[in-house]
Amino acid sequence: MARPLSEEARAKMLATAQELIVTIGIDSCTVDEVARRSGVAKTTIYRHFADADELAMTAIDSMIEHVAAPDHGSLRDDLSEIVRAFRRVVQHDAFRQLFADLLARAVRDPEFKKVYEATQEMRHQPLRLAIQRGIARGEVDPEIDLETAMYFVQGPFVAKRLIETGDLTEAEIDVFLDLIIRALAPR
Amino acid sequence: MARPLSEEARAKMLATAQELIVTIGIDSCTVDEVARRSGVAKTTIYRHFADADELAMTAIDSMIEHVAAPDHGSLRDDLSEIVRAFRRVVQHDAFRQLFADLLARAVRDPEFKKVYEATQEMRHQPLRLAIQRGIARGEVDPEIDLETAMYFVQGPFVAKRLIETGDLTEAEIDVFLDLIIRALAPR
DNA sequence: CCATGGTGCTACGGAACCGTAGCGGAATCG
DNA sequence: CGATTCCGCTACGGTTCCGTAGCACCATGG
Repeated sequence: MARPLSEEARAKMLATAQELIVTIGIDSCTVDEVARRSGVAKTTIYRHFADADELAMTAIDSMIEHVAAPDHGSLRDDLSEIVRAFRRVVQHDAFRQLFADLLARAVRDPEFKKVYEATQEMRHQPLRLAIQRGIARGEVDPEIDLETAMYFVQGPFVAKRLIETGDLTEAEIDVFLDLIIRALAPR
Repeated sequence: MARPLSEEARAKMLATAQELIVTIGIDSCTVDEVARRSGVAKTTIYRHFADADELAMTAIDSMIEHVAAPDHGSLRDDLSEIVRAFRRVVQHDAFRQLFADLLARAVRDPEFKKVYEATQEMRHQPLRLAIQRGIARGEVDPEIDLETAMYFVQGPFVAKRLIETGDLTEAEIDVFLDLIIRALAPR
């Protein structure tokens, strides 16, 4: 009841942790290194976070940006904007690395899985809305399940950029979108 | 020039390493643990492999199965068989974990990247052949690039099973294939 | 003003790995 | 048979990381 935990120190730790995570990887984001680079004492880090994992997860968590869902009145345009926003994020190798690290961790650690799913859900939300609107407008074959459409739309982009090393060009995005729209259109 | 390296010991090490990799993860596949479980001495492991990474990579490398490319005379049937073979492999959580581990490693380590790409290429080969035959038979819109088609076909399946935790049901495979065939068909 | 409690610093104990040395024993090739 | 070379064992030095202790110092609330 005398002195609150320093917000400044907390901000420094998290910023340093984030930098380490996207540059040299989540496994190399160690408490010692964060302490060394941030200038915050190791002991202080442990007053803010229970353990090393909590630090890393909090750092990742605060990196998640919530993007607004576009509404242009056309499925093609909405998807185009969503995919281009996706591209802007994942085109950086650092984010691709973070994704891979996080996926690998999430597979085994339930706590990291929650964080991973949060990042996924953030990606999914605008997409789900766009497809739902497309369905409502009759742009999507009503036979097609929403979840199915979600995977189908994401598929080519994540396959190209996350599973493979390839980068996603603007031209490619248009080609994929054409194919997707063609497949989803009512018969 | 007197006594060759024991093939038996080598087989034991690799088998143990493989088991560790798919059960508790590539990071937990340590030289000490392989030595302990296999009964092969640690020093012997270092006579067969330069370092811990070479052991792990060799173990993974020898897990890669080369599957034959089907040829049923129809793109739909060929893709169906390929995807179902894919499903049989990746439906096991152990393989999904291995994939995630390998991807994360491949992102930073060029040596692991080679191994990762080898596993990818093994997956790609039958797929590429099937699509090429589909193009030759006129089942695919000639405007569509082969590589584009590859990503497009893989997309939904890897998005569902590798990026997300979901499992791939037989029914889902058919739905995805319907959409894919519809999109790729000549106009 | 003064006690409470955060901060920084250094150091430590413990654990997990890595890769190597040194040794007796056993298998293999010439 | 005999030299060579692998094998298994134990032990070690080195590194990295975790999480905590002890201490002096300083900011804040009552």
